[in-house]
Amino acid sequence: MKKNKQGCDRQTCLVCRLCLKEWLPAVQAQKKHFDCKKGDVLFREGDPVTGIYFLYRGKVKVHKHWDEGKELIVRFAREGDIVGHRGIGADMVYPVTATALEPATVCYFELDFFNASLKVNHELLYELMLFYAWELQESEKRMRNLAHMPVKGRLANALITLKEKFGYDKDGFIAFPLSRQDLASYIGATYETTFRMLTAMIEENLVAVSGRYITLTNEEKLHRLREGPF
Amino acid sequence: MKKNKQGCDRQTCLVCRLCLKEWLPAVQAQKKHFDCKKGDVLFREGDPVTGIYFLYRGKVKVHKHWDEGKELIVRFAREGDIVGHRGIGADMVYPVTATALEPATVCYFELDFFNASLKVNHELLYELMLFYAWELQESEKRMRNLAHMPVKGRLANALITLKEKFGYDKDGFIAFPLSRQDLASYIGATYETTFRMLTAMIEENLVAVSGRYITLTNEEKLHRLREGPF
DNA sequence: TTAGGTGTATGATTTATGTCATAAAAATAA
DNA sequence: TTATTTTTATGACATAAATCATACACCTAA
Repeated sequence: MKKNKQGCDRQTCLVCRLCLKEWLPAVQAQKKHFDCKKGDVLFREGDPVTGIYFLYRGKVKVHKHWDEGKELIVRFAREGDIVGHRGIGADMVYPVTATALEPATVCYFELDFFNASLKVNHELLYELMLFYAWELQESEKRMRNLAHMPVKGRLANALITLKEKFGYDKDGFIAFPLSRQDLASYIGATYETTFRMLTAMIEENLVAVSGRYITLTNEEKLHRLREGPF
Repeated sequence: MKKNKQGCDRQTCLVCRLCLKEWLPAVQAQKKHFDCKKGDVLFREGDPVTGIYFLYRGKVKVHKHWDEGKELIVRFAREGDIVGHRGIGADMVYPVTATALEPATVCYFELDFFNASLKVNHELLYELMLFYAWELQESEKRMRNLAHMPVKGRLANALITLKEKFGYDKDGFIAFPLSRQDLASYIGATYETTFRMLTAMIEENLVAVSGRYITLTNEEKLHRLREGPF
C-alpha cells in the first residue's frame, strides 16, 4: 500500500459526510489515504485492530477463513463503503481479512480518532448503529440460506444481490467481474459445484456469461429459485 | 401474553441501566411488562415492528424460517438480553420470530420511545452499537461454520457456546434444557443427524446427557472438534 | 382408562455436494 | 518468445447429511 497525497472528495465516506463543521479540521489532519493494487491486503484476520477504512475507489472482498484453504466471503465492499468496522468493540483483532479485488484507494482513520468522532458526533454514531443493524440482518439471512437453501438457490440469490448492489455496466453485465472461485466462496460452496450450477443455469437460460462477467436473462425464474425448492 | 403490573428491578435491561436521571420518569411511564408462558410468541417474522423487548425473566429463542418447516435458531436470549432489535432501521418488519422456551417476563418499549431514548442518551446508543457489532461478529462466525464446518464440529461448538453463556447448574449440567429439535435448529442440521452426532459424542465420552440436560465431559476434545477435521 | 399429541430413538435409502484427478486455456512472469 | 502460474473446465467417485419410514416412551387431556 502506497500513501496517497491527494485527498478524497469529502463526500464519499460516512465520516466526511456527517462531519460536524467544528470537527472537520481534525478529520482533515487525521485521515490518511492509501492506494492499493489488486490482491493487496488491507488487514488480515487475527491482526490487532488499528483503525477503520473507507473505500474511496475500487472494490474489496471481506472474507473469513477456516481450516487452511477454505474461505467464506462475507461481503463485497464498493466505493463509499466502510471496511474494518467489524474490529470495533471486539477482541481487538480483525475477525476478517480485507483484500482488494482491483486497484483501490482507501481512507484510513486510527481507531482512537474514529472513536473520538463517534463520541462527539451523535448523528455519526446513529448512522453507524443503523449500518450494523442492517448488516446483522443481512448476515442472518445469509446464515439461514446457508443452513437450508441448496447451492443453486444460493447462487441465484447471490447473483440477484450482486446485480442489485452493483447494477449493470454499459454492456449489460453485472458491473462486478468475479472469478468462479470468489463466487463459490461467496455462496459457501466449492468451486466445482458452483461451476456446475452456473453451467446448468446457462443451459436453462437463466443467466449468460462472458468470462468473468455475468448477466441475468430470466430474473423471474431466478427469484423463484430463492423462494424454495419445488 | 398477560400484562404484568409489578415492575422490573430497573437493573436488568440496558435502557434502565444506562438511563439518564432526567429520563427515568419517562421510562417508568412508557415501559410495559408482560408475562408469557412457554411457547408464546413475542413477535413473528414478517410482523410490522412495533417496539423492542428486554427479557427480564426466562429464556427465548430467536429464529428464522424458510420453506415451510425449516427453521434456524439465530440466538438464545436470557435474562437481561435485548430482543427485537433486529427490527430497528430495517424494512420495519421483524426478520425473525421470538418464542418463549419457558415462562418469561419481558419489558417492552414502543419503537418511537426507544428511538427517542437513543436520541437523548449517547451512552445508550453507543452500547447498542457495540452490541450490534458483537452480534455481527458472532453471526458471521456462525455463517462461516455453517459453510465449512461439519455437523459434528458445529454441535461441539454449540455445546461449548451454550455452556459458556449459561454455565452449569447445581447438578453439573448446562443450565439450559434444550429439545433435540431446537438443538438441531440451532446448529442448522436435521433432527436425525443431530441426534446421531450426539449419540456418537456420548459414546466417545465427550458429553453426557440426561433427558434434555447435557454436560461436557471432555472439553479438550470438544474444542479440538471446532478447530477442523483431522 | 384410553387416546392423541409431542418428543425421542434408529434403520434403510437417496441425494446433494464435496473430493480427487487431470487437462486445457489464459494470464503473468521471465 | 518460452516458461510458469493461475484460472477455467470436466469426469469419476466418495460421503456427509437429508429424507423416509417406523416404533416407542412420555405427557396430559378427555
